[in-house]
This record gives sequence, structure tokens and C-alpha cells, in this order.
Amino acid sequence: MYSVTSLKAELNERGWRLTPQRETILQVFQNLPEGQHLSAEDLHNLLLEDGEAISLSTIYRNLKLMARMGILRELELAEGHKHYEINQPAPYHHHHLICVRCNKTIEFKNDTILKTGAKTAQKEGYHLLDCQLIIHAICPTCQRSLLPM
Amino acid sequence: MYSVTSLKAELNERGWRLTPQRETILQVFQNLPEGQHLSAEDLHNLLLEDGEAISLSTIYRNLKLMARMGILRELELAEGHKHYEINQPAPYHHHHLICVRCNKTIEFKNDTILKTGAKTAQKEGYHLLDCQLIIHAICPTCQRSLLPM
DNA sequence: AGGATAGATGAGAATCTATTGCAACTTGGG
DNA sequence: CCCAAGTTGCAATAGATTCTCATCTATCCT
Repeated sequence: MYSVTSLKAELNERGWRLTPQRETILQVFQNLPEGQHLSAEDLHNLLLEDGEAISLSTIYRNLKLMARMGILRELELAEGHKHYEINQPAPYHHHHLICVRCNKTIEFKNDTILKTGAKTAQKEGYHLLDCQLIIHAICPTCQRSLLPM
Repeated sequence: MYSVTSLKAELNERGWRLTPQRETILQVFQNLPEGQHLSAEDLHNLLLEDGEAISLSTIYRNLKLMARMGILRELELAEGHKHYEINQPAPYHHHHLICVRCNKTIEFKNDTILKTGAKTAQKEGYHLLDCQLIIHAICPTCQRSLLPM
């Protein structure tokens, strides 16, 4: 698992610093049950409850930073704000099937997709950070419902 | 190509209406060169220039509606706001490779992904609307640059 | 064709997510 | 141990999207 030591090394390499806030954020995501993801607000509240408050701006800044470093994945699910989760390699790597009506989201795994993503990035000379298949669909329940969208 | 007649039929079926605004929006997207996509603002301005102004609220409402009907694809690229494009089947269906630093975006095609998406949705009993692979990466130019993120 | 009705539009206000400016504080390097 | 550059927190701000509501109109019914 990605360690605080690697985080520090990677930050320092670029002239940046390991702060207690960054360390805390990394640890929260590492301890999150598989398949869970947090929004900036979620993380903020969670830390408040734990008595380890970090300002919302710092949270936004670092979520973005860690996503750009490839440590976190930035997910655009259906709620209208971004969610983040730890970026895991092959056996844990997964994708999302989202119902556009009720927002129910199912995770699924598929190793081929990650391979496709890696190949495509490489072909164009890009350095891969994350790849995610997003499927927008209507779940069985919503298909049966007569309610408007 | 998806016709105004089908749009009307599909709307009426659900108790909704074909309005001149909806017709106009559909036509704009149908006439868009392949690979182009518009934000709500883009569409609004484009129509203003053409002297066919539609209010921004109506544009937002209908972009969302048409995406939920599966007529448009909602793309979350790197600019911080959504983009829309016509939702095309197999030979035109494509995905996006995005540089998280400079936002440069490359389109690429891959029929396997669409098949995977369809299969996954079907397996869960979901009705597929759209599926898109999003690759976040760093482009060659940004890899060479020493600038911060 | 004419009327009724539920749905749609437009304009602007309101909401919400995310970013930014700045002063004070810290980290990492020398 | 000290300094320069990076970070943080707070408040203000920006930007995208949604909402409210009065007015209008596409459809359906007769």
C-alpha cells in the first residue's frame, strides 16, 4: 500500500512538503473500506467528528493535488460533486455503473479496461494516472417506475 | 440519424412535449462536426449568434433531459463544467484521453469498450444509455515541463 | 376547430461546489 | 538553527447549475 514515506518522497522530489494535513488525508483514504469514496464535504465532516479538523480549502487543494499525482481517483458520479477514492492497481481496480434517475451506483471489475487505458495512454506518449469506465443507465427499479425522470 | 419525429414520439410517450426549443437543440447537435461538444454556455452563445436565442435555464433543463433520454452524452472533461455531444452508436462511438495539467483532450475509438459496457449493464438488468472510458493522464509536453502542476 | 390542462419557458434569484487572495505559520534545506 | 518557499485557514469570490413563479403553449378531448 502507498505509504506516507512514499508520499513524502514524491512531494519533496517536486519541491513540495509533507504536512500533517496531507498525511491525515492519505490515512483516511487508506483506511476507507473498499469501494467507498468521499466528497470534499464528506472528508471535512469526517475529520471534524474525529477532532482532526482540516479547513475545507485545504481539503479541496489536496484532493486535487493527490488526484493529479495519481494517488487518488477523482470520480464524477451522479451527485453533482466529485468523489475521491484511493487509486488501486489491477486486482482492486474497478468501474462504475450509474442509474441516472436514482443515482444508484454499482461497482464492477474488468481488467481488460485498465489494460486498454494503459495501452492507449502509452500509444500517445501520455503518462497514465487513472482510467475509469462510466456507464450511465437506468436501473431495473426505475425502468418499472412510471414516475418522471 | 435520430430524427425530430422520433424525439416527438419519445417525448409524447412519456407525457412530455416537443417544443421549438427542443427541436432547435437537437438540430444543433446533429449538425455539429464529429468530435465536437458544447457546454450549456457554448450552446447558448451559439444560438444567440444565430438569432435563435433560448434561455439558459431552458438549455440546462433540456441538456439534462436529453442526456437522460440517451440522446446526448454528458461529458465531464477537464474544464470544470459539463459538455454535451450527440450519442452515437458503434462506428462513431469514442472515448477521451485527458491531460490533467493542460486539459488537452484526445479522442479515441474502441468498440470493445462499448460492448463491455452493454454487457455489464445487461447483466445487472440496467438499460444502457451511454458508456465512456475516461483516461486521466499527463501529456508528453507537460511531462517535460518543470512547471508545477 | 376550440377549450382545458398539464407541461414548458424565461428571467432572475438562490444555491452549491470549488477556487482564490492574503496574512500567519511550517517544512525542508543549508 | 535560520531562511525561503510552500502551506494553511479564513473569508471573499467565482462559476455552474437549479429553482421559483408568472406566463405561455403543445396536446388531448369533445
